[in-house]
Amino acid sequence: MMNIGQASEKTQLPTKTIRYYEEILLVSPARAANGYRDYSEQDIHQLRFLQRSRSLGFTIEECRLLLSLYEDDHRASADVKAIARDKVGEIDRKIKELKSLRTTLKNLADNCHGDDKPNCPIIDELAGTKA
Amino acid sequence: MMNIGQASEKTQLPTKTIRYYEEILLVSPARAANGYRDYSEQDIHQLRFLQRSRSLGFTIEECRLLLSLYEDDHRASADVKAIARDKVGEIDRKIKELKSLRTTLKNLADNCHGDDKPNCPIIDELAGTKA
DNA sequence: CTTGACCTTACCCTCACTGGAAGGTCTATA
DNA sequence: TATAGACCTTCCAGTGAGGGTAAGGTCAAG
Repeated sequence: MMNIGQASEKTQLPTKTIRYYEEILLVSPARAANGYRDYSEQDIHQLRFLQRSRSLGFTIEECRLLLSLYEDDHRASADVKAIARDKVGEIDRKIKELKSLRTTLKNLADNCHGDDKPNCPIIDELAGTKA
Repeated sequence: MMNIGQASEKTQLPTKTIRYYEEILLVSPARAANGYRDYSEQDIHQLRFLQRSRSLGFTIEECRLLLSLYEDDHRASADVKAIARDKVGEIDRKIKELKSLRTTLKNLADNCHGDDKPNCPIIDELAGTKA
């Protein structure tokens, strides 16, 4: 059993974030006699689980679902796989979007003289005068 | 001169967004006698400029800067180019992050049976039992 | 004269936190 | 015992970029 500072060190999550996870009912620690939060090893596992899933790009609600599957010894791995597969698709879409964005911007920047004169194809494009 | 509905159609921006841009002092239209917003062609140009820059991934503050350069006939194209170049670098970083994320998730999903049994390497990874 | 489309402001909601203020508690040292 | 400083608590407000909804004013058509 440890208080929030140690929990923060162990999980690499800011204390603010840990309190927030309690507020939204993700991880609810015990309280010591003085009112301090008191985290068990189980709580720490859950916080680490959250830290990892969040850094993999799962939303809080997805994390909540994954956490409930994590807690459920009878879960079907198919359920978890489906969530992961969806997420891969989502990431693919984002990468595609960003790549197209990059191409457009790069073209604009490459075609811009970049001198002290006002003539600028980037601005022209944004203004729509060349589109 | 037109009211906000027509401006919305012409610029493909929701009216909410157009009002928001006025609130943050990006585009300030005239007002008709009845209190309705009244957009000039100049306003429409600016809104379109914003629509394009936002969809290219510029933040509102970057848009504000670009817009001021757009309005400034004596701007140096180097200023605009620098902003665009920074943005390309930023997009590159995001793509890289997403790709690494995708690799991790894909590996996890591929190694998961996806059946009705509880055994699941995705959950194991998130739990840190294999890390 | 009424209906419905359009417009106005004003307020709270989102997501996932982050920052700060005001105050209580704990531990070490003088 | 006093006190300094590190830690903890709750509460309030803000971020970015809008979205939702309500209550009400205005306008054009039938």
